[in-house]
Amino acid sequence: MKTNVTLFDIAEALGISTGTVHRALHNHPGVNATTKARVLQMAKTLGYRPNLAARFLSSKRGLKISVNTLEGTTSFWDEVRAGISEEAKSVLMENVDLEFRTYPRLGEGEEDAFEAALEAKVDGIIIFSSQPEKLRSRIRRASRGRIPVMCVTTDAPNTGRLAVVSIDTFASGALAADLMGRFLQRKGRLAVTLSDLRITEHAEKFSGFEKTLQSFYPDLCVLPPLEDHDIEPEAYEKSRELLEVYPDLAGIYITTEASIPVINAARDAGLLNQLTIITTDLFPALVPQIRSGAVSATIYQRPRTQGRMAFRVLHEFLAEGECPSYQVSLAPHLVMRGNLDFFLERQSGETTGTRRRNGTREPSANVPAEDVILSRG
Amino acid sequence: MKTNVTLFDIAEALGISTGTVHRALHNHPGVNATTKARVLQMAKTLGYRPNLAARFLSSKRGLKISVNTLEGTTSFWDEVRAGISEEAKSVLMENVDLEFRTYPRLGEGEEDAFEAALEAKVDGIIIFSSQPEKLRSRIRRASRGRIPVMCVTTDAPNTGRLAVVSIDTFASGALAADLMGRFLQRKGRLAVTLSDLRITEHAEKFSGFEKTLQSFYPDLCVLPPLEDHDIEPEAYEKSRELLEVYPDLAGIYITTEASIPVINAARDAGLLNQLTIITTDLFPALVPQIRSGAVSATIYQRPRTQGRMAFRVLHEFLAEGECPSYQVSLAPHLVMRGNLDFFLERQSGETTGTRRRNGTREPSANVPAEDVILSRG
DNA sequence: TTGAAAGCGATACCAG
DNA sequence: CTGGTATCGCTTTCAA
Repeated sequence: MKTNVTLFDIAEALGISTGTVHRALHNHPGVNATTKARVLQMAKTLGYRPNLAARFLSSKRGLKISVNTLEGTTSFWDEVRAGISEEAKSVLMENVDLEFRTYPRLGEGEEDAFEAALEAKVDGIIIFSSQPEKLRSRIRRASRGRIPVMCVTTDAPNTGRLAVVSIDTFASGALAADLMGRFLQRKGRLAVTLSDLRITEHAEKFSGFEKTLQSFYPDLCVLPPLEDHDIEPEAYEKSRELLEVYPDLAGIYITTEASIPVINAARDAGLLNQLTIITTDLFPALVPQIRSGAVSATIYQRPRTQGRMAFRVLHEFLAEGECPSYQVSLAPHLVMRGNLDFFLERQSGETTGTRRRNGTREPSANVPAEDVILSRG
Repeated sequence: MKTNVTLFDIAEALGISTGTVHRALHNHPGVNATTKARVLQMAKTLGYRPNLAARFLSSKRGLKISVNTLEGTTSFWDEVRAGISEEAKSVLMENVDLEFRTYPRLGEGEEDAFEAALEAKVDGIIIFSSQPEKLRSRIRRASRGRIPVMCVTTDAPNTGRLAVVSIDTFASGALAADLMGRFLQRKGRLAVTLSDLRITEHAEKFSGFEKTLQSFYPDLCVLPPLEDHDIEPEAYEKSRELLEVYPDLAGIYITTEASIPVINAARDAGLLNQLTIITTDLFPALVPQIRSGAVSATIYQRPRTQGRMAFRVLHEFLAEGECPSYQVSLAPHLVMRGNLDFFLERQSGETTGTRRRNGTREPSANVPAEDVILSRG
């Protein structure tokens, strides 16, 4: 156990050459089945762990990873991609090539992008899918073909995907409910908007919200969720109708990024001041709403960290052949007026991001930063 | 630019050998000053970046890092150390030896531990120091001797330390104030307890709290902070006295882990129910206080992530010779009744932590987990 | 003070 | 199917 087991040790113990051992361990063609079995057995008994330094030194080719995400309507997906890039750069001594394939709109071009990635013979895929069922067979195919697929933000259940990184949706809903309960301190009705109940993540946020209210704030009750299908006019219209039916509504929890149309509907109905609004995520248009107090708090889903974790888990699998986990849940951050500035990038002159060396990010106002703020100190 | 510049390229360009180039680049003794200058110059013009894979392959010796922290009175420091260990393990292909030196009590043995680390000829030190001024000269000495010192949780200003990882204290105080303001919605007086105003981090929390109240909740005012000097009986006594003088106190923000004595004082004074209490961090004894509602919310300082970031930054410096940042500030997490379970480790049977492979952590109830919850999915 | 050369452990190719 | 071997870039002796 003192010195690390090498390919040569296995070869020597079996009286064969390292070449054969190598081929056996990597399922390369042209190895006698029995030899292969013996190699695998010996590798296990000796506790062989490949020396990654040697591996990366001798094999010059780097990993090619496709990142299939939504084109940035808000900054969310830009942040996810930035997180992936950061982490890719931080992998010292490896050449990681990221290929970004983006879809212009939800549900448009997801299949094409996936096919393109497969054709490009990437080593792994990080993917956001709004309609996982449409990709199910493709993800299956990729996984069977030893191309790991990492889901980010939304899961693709029953597809054989390697893992998923997302915000803990139940905790998000619970936190929103807890805040509502403490903020309101009275009887009242609450509304929740979401994209579609069939999306697991959204259903879970609603469920976390509802259950927490029931447990701790029985004076508050939730209306059935309002589905906006990620269409802003639909969000506006449905909110307006809702506020007509319930002009005494106490608060709204918006679980998606479509908060602006809801806020507008409330303002147009003259009810903005009496409503306690909790939103999701952070983007330029939301900033003034938080500053003005129209939005009491927003639950930030840490897109940058989601991207970073997605890359890390995928990379660890690719490097070690093991997956540290099938499901990574992150705690959301709570942003209010007081700590809002922490989450916004500093004025120009300072630098933000994990790596400073390449100065990739342009500092600009009202763009959310996350978690790690760096400064020359 | 297409192929990476190697030691050999520099040697060839200068008509010397790789051995000399290597010695020149590493400040090894026995190199002509002019040769060295020429090598350094050429390295810069060619844009030489060492191939880390080759480096780790040929040099067998691993990094030795001393982790000097407080022995776990609560779980905080255990979590910090766990974070460091996790990240150390995740550095593939390098042998990192962590040497843990712990002090039994605040301010006891910090100097000795530091000296011991220096004598052990470590490559870097991660340190928590409660009285940085006492270590100032030693940290200076280490830094001059090319041994980087990373501060975690509290900074050591003007010491030449490499960097510091901590929670953004101003944002913590601001968040606490924002919550107080929204929870209370009335006129009132608030108290803040901290360890010592001379500790920058504590002063900043108070300042963030005070400024946020002034800006957004002018009906609330803060009393001068109560210093407990990290002594629990002192915290209890001073709280008791405070509550005698201000029986109409509206809320208390406890910026340290010493929340239990304050809660006890409030209970003993019969004022627990009328007080809105916001605490800091999460540890077993605090859990029932949150569940019962005695504590409205706690601001979790993510010790595990602090440890992870501390190791990452230090390691990056050691590996690349560059420091990505001098100051890493993390956003705290907000824990309330609803999302409390997310932050507590799952029941036995499930696994928590970043690496599953080695199963280092024993699952147990009421021990805070953080950020990443993994499950077989 | 400098040069030459032997590894480190895995990969990949060419012979057999 | 299998063995042998050059190679990756750097570190580290040993000579000169």
